[in-house]
Amino acid sequence: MNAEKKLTELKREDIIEAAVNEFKTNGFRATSMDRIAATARVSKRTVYNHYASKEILFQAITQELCDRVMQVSEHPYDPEIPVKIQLHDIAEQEIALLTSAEFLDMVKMITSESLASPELTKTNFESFQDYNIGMVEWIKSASGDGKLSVTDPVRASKQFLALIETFALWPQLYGVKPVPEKKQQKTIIDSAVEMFLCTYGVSK
Amino acid sequence: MNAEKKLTELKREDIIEAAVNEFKTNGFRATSMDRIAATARVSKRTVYNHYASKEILFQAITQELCDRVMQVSEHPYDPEIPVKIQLHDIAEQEIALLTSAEFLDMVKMITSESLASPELTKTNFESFQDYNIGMVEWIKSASGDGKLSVTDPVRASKQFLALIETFALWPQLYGVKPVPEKKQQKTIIDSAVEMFLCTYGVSK
DNA sequence: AAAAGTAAACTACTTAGTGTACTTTAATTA
DNA sequence: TAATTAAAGTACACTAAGTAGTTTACTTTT
Repeated sequence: MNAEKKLTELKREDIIEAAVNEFKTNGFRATSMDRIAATARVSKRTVYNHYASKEILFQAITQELCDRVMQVSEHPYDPEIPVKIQLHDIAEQEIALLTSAEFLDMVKMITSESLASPELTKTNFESFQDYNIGMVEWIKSASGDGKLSVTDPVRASKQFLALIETFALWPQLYGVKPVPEKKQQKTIIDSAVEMFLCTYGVSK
Repeated sequence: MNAEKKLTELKREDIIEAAVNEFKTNGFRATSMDRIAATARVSKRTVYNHYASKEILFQAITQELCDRVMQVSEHPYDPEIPVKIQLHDIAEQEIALLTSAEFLDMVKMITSESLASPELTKTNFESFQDYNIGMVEWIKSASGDGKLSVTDPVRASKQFLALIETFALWPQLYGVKPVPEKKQQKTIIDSAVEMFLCTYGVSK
């Protein structure tokens, strides 16, 4: 009977869910396979039947989370809308991602493991490296449209994101500060946009 | 005979040196006390005679490294020198710190542990949080002198540092990119100074 | 003589991963 | 539809390895 889902699929989902939670809260090393099995309410043997080793499970989990989180980063340029407005929109999208619990959990998880054993998370960083491509393209378009004066779009994009991350990602990663409120987010965005346009904006 | 140093001091130094190296390369969890003892060519009991537990040893090591690295961050304001030149100097000092092997090793060590168990490294972050105070003071002085127009010196300081860190700290922490060459460092500094003065500089 | 160091065995515990005998689930055949 | 078969799950004992920290009997340094 295939009325709902096959048992084996349900089990796999339980395992992933449990592993995500455990890895998220305790990291790779501090999480045992026994614990994941117990949390998933599944026998340990079943975990190993789905994932041959702890490393393979971890990589499946991080890849899953990366895919889940890294989707939207397209920023199509619209010549009809002032660049300032568009920049605000981009910043809002970025800050929404950075401050989401899933994103932060994923960054923590991958960070704490990657520093100890870089090869375990190498593929994840390919995703990370590319996550500002959307903005780079937007900057190129705006420059081509004569609304910005940017010689190095990749650098400009990183600078803009850095002005946001320094308030809305790194302090939270280290647990030093809580995720900023909406009001604080607006201030962060405003000052980043101001600084960016002051440097790269074309005065009319 | 106190001709050189007392034996017990020499042993302690051997232990610290070995522990620094082991923690640096393998992190807290992956380093065993047996290994530290072996590396220091000292019996394990001697390690425990100096440091009652692995945690205490780790904290002693991180504190030691913090103190060793976090010393210079004073940036006295000089009204005789153009702010642009002074900013360059500040940026050079900062980038020299960020790109030093000791600093990067320490950040890696503390980061990878703090994400798994924040309480272990809590005290270290007090040092980290304060490391831009020197620049905040400089900005206040320059503003008071009418050479800058800054309403929030703490934010401005973080922005300036973010423009450097995004190229000379975070990519290196994640092993994505090597430490930038001197020439690249100059570019990073120039663009950070340009962006900062464009936003906060007072046109004469 | 007292303080510190040493080697090595030892405790008590955790963990990744395997093997086995048995039960449940789902699909195929009769 | 009912019986059969194979795939998947389970419980649990087990291996092999590692580790923090202790104890002990002995040696070296001050």
